[in-house]
Amino acid sequence: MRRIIENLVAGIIEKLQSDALLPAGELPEYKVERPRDESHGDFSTNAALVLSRFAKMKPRDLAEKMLAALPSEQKEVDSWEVAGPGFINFRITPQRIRQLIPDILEANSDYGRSTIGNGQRILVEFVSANPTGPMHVGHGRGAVMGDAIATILQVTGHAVEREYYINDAGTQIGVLGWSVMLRYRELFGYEISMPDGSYPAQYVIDIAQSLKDKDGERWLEITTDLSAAPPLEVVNFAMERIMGWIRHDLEKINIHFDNWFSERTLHAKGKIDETIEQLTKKDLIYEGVLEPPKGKLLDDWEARPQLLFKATQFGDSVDRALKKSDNSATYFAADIAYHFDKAERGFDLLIDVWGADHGGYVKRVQAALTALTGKKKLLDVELVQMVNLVRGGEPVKMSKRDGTFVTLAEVVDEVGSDAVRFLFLTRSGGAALDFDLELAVSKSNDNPVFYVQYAHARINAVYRQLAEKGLEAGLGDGSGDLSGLTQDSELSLIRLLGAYPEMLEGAALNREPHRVPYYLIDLASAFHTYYNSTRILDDDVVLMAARLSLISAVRQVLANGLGLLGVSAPEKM
RNA sequence: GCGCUCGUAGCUCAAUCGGAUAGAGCAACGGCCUUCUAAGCCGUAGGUUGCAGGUUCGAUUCCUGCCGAGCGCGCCA
Repeated sequence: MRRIIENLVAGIIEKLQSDALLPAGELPEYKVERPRDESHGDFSTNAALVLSRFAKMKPRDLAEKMLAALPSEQKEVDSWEVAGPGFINFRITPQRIRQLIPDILEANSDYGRSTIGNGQRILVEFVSANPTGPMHVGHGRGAVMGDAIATILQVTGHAVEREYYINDAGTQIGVLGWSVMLRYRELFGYEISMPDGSYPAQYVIDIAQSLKDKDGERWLEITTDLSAAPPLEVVNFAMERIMGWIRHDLEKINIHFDNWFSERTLHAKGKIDETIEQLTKKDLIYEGVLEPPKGKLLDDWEARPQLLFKATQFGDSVDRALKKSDNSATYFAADIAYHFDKAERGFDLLIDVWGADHGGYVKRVQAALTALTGKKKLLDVELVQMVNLVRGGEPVKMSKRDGTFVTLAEVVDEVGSDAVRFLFLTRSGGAALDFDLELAVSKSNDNPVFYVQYAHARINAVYRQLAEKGLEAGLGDGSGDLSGLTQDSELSLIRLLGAYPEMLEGAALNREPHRVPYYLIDLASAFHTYYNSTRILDDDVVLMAARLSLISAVRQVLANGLGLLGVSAPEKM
């Protein structure tokens, strides 16, 4: 719908250019947007404000000239005027606005889709929780966020793949293996002590128990020398168990990945050495000694020569280590190799969704990727702030160490997938989130999930009522005469429906899924207002059909928006 | 000390890549159910957008400096 006005304004500017009122060639960008205030029309442009300098005119004068260049015969635009400091406001004809209803009903579940992505190939990597324990709520937020970003990009015409990076190599995995081994011994009555940094929680005992059930005493003879690597078979057993939980938990909140990428395959294929070699060829690797970190006390710090990547050449604050003292690869080295692998798979853009605690890590990965590919903005990292779990205002303690943490699965069991998904998304990712378990199940206006779903259910209730009255079910398919929709509440409701595709474009462009739930809350609110003020099942059949068409379109957009968030749109509540 | 993310109504949060008079919900107060779902609607009240400068037609938004919060800061992931 915005296109109508965009084309109009573009036409005007072209005309002014040919009339030499504006200089030819490239001009600065102006905008056509929906004003916040409906009294400012359906669309507004700041073109005169932006271009006034080039026309050597005052903004308002230029705006007048622009309107003079507008053919007075307009089919879809009702009125236009100069307002404020030099905005031009346009109003779309009611007929054109009403036309949105059949448009939406015809497009059906495709309404809102666009092709602005031009098929751009994007890989969205998210969750990637370590297979050392069940997912907690923080992972859940990242999961829902990543999934929503992916979906929004899909419906705006991008070719998206979802990927989970499994950190199945490295020291943490070894620690997990030993944690299980110790608990396993304990099950046979041996005295054990869990060393610092191990995983003592109940789930480790559960895994140990299944290991015992499966293999009996088979692993008892294995040394408990913690400095050695734990048996690979035990490690794999534990890890597969945990990954099973993770997949199951993701399933519960309706998240599905296209790819599960194993870190081990990087090691196995020599990808890490290969990547270091690439960097060496570009003369970006050297042996050096780093300064001790400032402001953080490291009691075991000692100056030591390391294999370093020249990250400072690409905007990072210090050069970064690629090898540990035992000459094995750092996590960073593996991560570079992983991201390089993504790049080699031919994606136009890589999006990573990380927890905010990894924020300090962004620059170095981007630096390495730029070094390897020559592309500057290949990797976009979206940081998701932490989740504070709250129950009735009281914080719920979470710690992976003492085993009292609350898992995502527990929360989903308690409040349901819809509430988790919607509430995790109804906040910009940059802001920390207090997730209140009581509020999530409360049936109040404070809980937007129910509010939006209720609007959808209410519309269905009207249709059920229609059937009970024995009236034709086909009423409200948008085909009838809609000219009876003249109330302000009706026209602004339709306008809001018309804004849906634009909202989605904005959400995609800025990677801000939270715009979707906020929009849906607005739409639900506008509908509830309308519903309370106006009777749908009017005695006038033509008018009733028109109103049914309207709310049917509202229902469609609510369903589309909720669907995109992975939240159900119930017919009855 | 440095970096990142933030700071908006009493509380939880919005504000369209710089737009016009900064908006919702909750909490407070007052109204609306013999009619399609009251899990709803309407109204009242609530603000120096942390502070101070700067950029310009215009700043919650961009820049600089302070204040405050969270996260991070060799060989963990």
